[in-house]
Amino acid sequence: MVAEIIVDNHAKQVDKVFDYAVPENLEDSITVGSRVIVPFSGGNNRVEGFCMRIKDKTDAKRLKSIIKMSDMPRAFDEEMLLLIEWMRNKYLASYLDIIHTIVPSGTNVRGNVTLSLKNPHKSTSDTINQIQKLIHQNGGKMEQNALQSYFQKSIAPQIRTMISQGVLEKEYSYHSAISKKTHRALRLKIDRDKLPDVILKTQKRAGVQAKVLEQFLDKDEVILSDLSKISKSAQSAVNALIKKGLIEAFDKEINRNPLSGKSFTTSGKYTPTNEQSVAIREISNGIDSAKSGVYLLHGVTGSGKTEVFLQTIEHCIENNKTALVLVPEISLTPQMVNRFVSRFGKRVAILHSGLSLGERFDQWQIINEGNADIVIGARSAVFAPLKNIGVIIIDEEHSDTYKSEMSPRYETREVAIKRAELLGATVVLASATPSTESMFRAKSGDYTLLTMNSRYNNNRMPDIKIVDMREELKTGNKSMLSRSLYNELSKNLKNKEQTILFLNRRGFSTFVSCRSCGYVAKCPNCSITLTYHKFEDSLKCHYCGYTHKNYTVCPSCQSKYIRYFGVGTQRVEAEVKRLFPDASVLRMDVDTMGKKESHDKILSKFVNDKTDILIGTQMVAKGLDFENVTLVGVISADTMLNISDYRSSERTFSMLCQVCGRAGRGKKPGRAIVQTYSPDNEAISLVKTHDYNRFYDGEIVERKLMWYPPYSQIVAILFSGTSKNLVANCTAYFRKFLVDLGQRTQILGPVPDGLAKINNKYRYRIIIKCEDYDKLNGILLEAQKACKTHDNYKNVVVVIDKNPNML
DNA sequence: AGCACGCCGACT
DNA sequence: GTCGGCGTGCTC
Repeated sequence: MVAEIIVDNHAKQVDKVFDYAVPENLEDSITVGSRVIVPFSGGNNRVEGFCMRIKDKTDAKRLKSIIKMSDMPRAFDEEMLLLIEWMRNKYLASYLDIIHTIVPSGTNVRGNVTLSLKNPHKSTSDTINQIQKLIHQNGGKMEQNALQSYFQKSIAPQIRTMISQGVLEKEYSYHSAISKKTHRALRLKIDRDKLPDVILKTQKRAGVQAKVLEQFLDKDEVILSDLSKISKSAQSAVNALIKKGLIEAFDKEINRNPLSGKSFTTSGKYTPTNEQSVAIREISNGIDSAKSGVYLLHGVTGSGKTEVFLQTIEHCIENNKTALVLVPEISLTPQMVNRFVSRFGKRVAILHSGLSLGERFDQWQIINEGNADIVIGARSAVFAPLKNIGVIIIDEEHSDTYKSEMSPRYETREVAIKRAELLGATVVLASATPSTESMFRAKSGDYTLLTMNSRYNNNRMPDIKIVDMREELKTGNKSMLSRSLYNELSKNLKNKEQTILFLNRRGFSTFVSCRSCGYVAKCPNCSITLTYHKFEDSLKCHYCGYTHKNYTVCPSCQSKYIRYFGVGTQRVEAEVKRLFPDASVLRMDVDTMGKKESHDKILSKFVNDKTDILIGTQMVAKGLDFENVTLVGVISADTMLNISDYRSSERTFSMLCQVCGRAGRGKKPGRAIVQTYSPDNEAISLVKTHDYNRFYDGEIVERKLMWYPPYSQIVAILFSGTSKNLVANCTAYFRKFLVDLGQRTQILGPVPDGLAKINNKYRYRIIIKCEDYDKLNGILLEAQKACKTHDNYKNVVVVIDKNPNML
């Protein structure tokens, strides 16, 4: 019996299966996805490997044998293997990168080498003598890693000769960063019936011991660390009781559950509205058909999408199927989890980056062992080892957090749809502002469109006012707060109602715009906003490289109020404090967010302290309901609109809809004020009426005109390295391979990347617009390999990114 | 990535 | 002669 193994070695040349003989004692236990320890390469180092397939014969000239099974649970099953193969092709990633994203991190088993001194002897080599001395000082045994740390150079050759001479002997041990967690626990060794008598007897002489025993009156097992609450001397009392043979200690395996210690209210289901009923019925039918299919659930904010999720999931569970719910990381809040747990109890598992390695592993295990029916998680939870999936729900499907920025650079929507296809499951993409691509597919019949236009309880949408900042300037207001916003803010402060000021600093690329007429410098070829480059004082198109000298006078209206944009939260904070010295202000942005918890902390501070004004970026936008917030102000709607990306309109529209939706979630009606220099842009003007459909109609025309997705597909080739010339030359070298692509293509670049130098690395890129990027795989891989093996470009990192997030 | 193998100069 | 430098190519 032979197993095909992917070894845990990141070198690109070994990203392929290696055949290993399966020893007889493992023949029954080894399967697809098994984690094993194998000897690898010349030194026969112990590495972990993943079993991809089992077969009878091999063509390999040499065949080593698997040493043992790893202690870690099976990494994936047959279905997941198909997904792995598919992703490798789709995203041109290595097997290992893919496996590492589907397996919980920290479970990697590493082999440790312990050296023991057997026959010490004097050597001519100083190094060898020193090695012997060090091991001797350490008691005759030492880990090779620890030993190595005493030396500058690798001592591996010396170790090898010493082993071959019999001076040293090596021994392997295996460990991983996390493992099953155990607690020291106690249990009774005598009959329960006799316990009261024993307690009475001990009470006289040893009060603490009696108290410890009392714990067992209503419990079979007691966690040792819990006893410290009873008395400081609990430990010695326990020792005494063990000595007496009354109790015994053992290691109890526990699951680290992020939900433990939290209480949840239970809640029943609501009576759905007509629109909700239709959606629930349609999706449920899809689930029952067991044929894979995709539904696009377009529901305005407040239309009750979550209730649709809950009831379709309920339908799944009733039919013995499971459900996977994906949400953007940032909206995976306790409130959101609470909603699911209160409906479904503890058969809900949660996966997100806020969990510790151990917690995440335990959640993964719970799912893997079939003890969870519902998984809620962020992006990578799409790989949760859930069995018998009925439905995969992707909430806020338009969110850009669903694209992975690391290898494998996957798009969660695509993976979910592929996985559903393999399983015969249903996919639900849900959003108030669906991505243009998804809506296009829904309209062309690939997806089934479900629409929910009315809000639950007929809550009113907030009143939205678009303020033209050009007018403000004309009438002499040079402040970043318009008169309207100033007045409304004053009103809110007087009424003791809360306000959120929203500012988008996401565009770290700055753009040039005219404060008089709103003119924004755009590329004549790509109709993409030009990016301001400070050192050259020039404007560049990040798609095609078009360059123009920076303007000192507006080419449209000759005003000299033309300048590059970029207002920070600090400046807004300073301005607000100047105008409203008595108001309490909280700021939330990347700078004020050091630790993971501070997001929650700032928000709860905002709620509890009834802070007057919260100023923030991106993070304040999502998922939170604040009762007392009645005013939302968007300082500059243009910042996101003018990021050099073909999706900037879509993102602006969706962001504004979401932000404005934050106002008036409680009983009081809400208002939103959106400040802009381009009030006529549909991504901004249509927010007033929440008119997604009109926005889509305009956007899709633009996409067709400029040949952007969904009409074309985009793949970016990213180059980075420490030498500017080498990176630039490598880019040009790669570019030469891009001929005869066999389809309509448009190649943009090479151009230097946004901030050309990040982390001391120079970055360039080529963008290819084409009909089908999967058909370019061969050429792209060939060109990438040519760069990798070229003497000059070995050190240039070349990354292929299909459907890149940031252009 | 390691490690062996191999081909060169320095030094007992 | 042979020890050890690192350039090249393979790892079941």
